[in-house]
Amino acid sequence: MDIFPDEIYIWQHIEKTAREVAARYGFEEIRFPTFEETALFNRGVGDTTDIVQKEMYTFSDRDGLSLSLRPEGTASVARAVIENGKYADTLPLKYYYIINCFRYEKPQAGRSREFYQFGVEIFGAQNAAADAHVIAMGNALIQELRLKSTALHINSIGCPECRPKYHDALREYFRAHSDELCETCRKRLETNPLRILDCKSEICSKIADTAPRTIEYLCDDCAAHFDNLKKCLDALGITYSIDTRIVRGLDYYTRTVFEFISEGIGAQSTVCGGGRYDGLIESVGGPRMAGIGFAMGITRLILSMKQDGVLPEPPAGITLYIASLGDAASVKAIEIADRLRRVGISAESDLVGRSLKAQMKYANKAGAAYTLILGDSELESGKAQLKKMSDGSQVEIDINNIAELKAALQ
RNA sequence: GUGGGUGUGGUUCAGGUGGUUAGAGCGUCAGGUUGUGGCCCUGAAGAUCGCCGGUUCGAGUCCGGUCAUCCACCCCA
Repeated sequence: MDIFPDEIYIWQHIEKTAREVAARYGFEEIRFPTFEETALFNRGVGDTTDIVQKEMYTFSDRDGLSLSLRPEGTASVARAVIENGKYADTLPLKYYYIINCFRYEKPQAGRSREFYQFGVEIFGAQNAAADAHVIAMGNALIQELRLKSTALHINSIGCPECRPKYHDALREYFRAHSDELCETCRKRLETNPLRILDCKSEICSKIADTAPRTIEYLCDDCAAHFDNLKKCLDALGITYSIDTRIVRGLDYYTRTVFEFISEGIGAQSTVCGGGRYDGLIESVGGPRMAGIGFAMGITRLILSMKQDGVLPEPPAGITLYIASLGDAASVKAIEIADRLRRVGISAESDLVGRSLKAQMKYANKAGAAYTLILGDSELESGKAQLKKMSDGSQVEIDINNIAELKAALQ
């Protein structure tokens, strides 16, 4: 993706806000490589997931080692934590990152093959308070960005202990309706019945409406955890709805899963998705350690901000444009401009040899708050007219007195 | 991977049933007298009509293929 100045300020605004909110919630930035050994994603994200099976950009290096461009960030952070022994530090570990990710998918609105996400992870905190903390951070960022049509949905998908029971119940239920299900869902019946829950087909979703719900099959520990999470969210005044159809496509998720969904930005409406992944660190070769986090799609945030009409103000233009007539004045112009820059004023002068009128037009387009015009007579007298572009008023200033000029520009 | 839409100057788009110099708005650049912007006016530059092949005396316009892009499925952030 190419991003030009007319849009980049939106990205910068989101990144800046994300960093501020993350810092306030006690997260610190982590940076890690753009690609990893493919095996990391196979184990971390999951061999059976679509991401690993058909969406990774995988290639061999000169030694024949299989590498893949990161399709997400969590597996890499887990690897970094293990490889650097961070699990031995004071827990919990709280990291955030702003990265580009790569997935070979068919592009559409809100989905591209290289995409950007802001993500956070907490390692070593098993309490529901950690889940609430992460959700609250995401919620705070979304509010800070003034998004209106975004709602929080939560669910619990249980743990390796209670999930099999639920899967059995689900399979049994859908099997009774198997002749009504769509073709793909009939296949899912055996491979991954969970996925039938978020099938978009009308009949399937109707059948799914009355299907067994994950939260009814949670083991005692998972049920208590989910209960605590709700209590925490209630205490924080965060509104949410329980959506038992939220399932995750990545194998590492356990218990809490959640999404912030934005209405009206197209079919790819999940602006932020996350959950708990207590088995991840262990499955990629580390100690048993709890984890929870989320990722926000930055392009989807922008889509949503555009829709809600809450884009930030574009940056102001330059403070001063110095127009010049003739070679001597041109040299004087770059000199004054540079002296001003050194004292913190943004200033520009002609670099392409435009006529005076064209320079003025340029100054206007560059959003210059003031212009200064230099010709032979100004060089001789040392005085020039400083023009305020908003109302056209002019004042005479001493062009050799930078302090006075700076003061006049305030 | 599947389905549908679209591909014409920098950009947004026009270009009935194929016919001779492919148009417009915006943008860019230059002018509108003598050293000054935003509005307005004038002019200019800029397109092998995505690519390849075919039908035809002749194709931007028809056919086939291919690529790109968009939307949706799928999947997810």
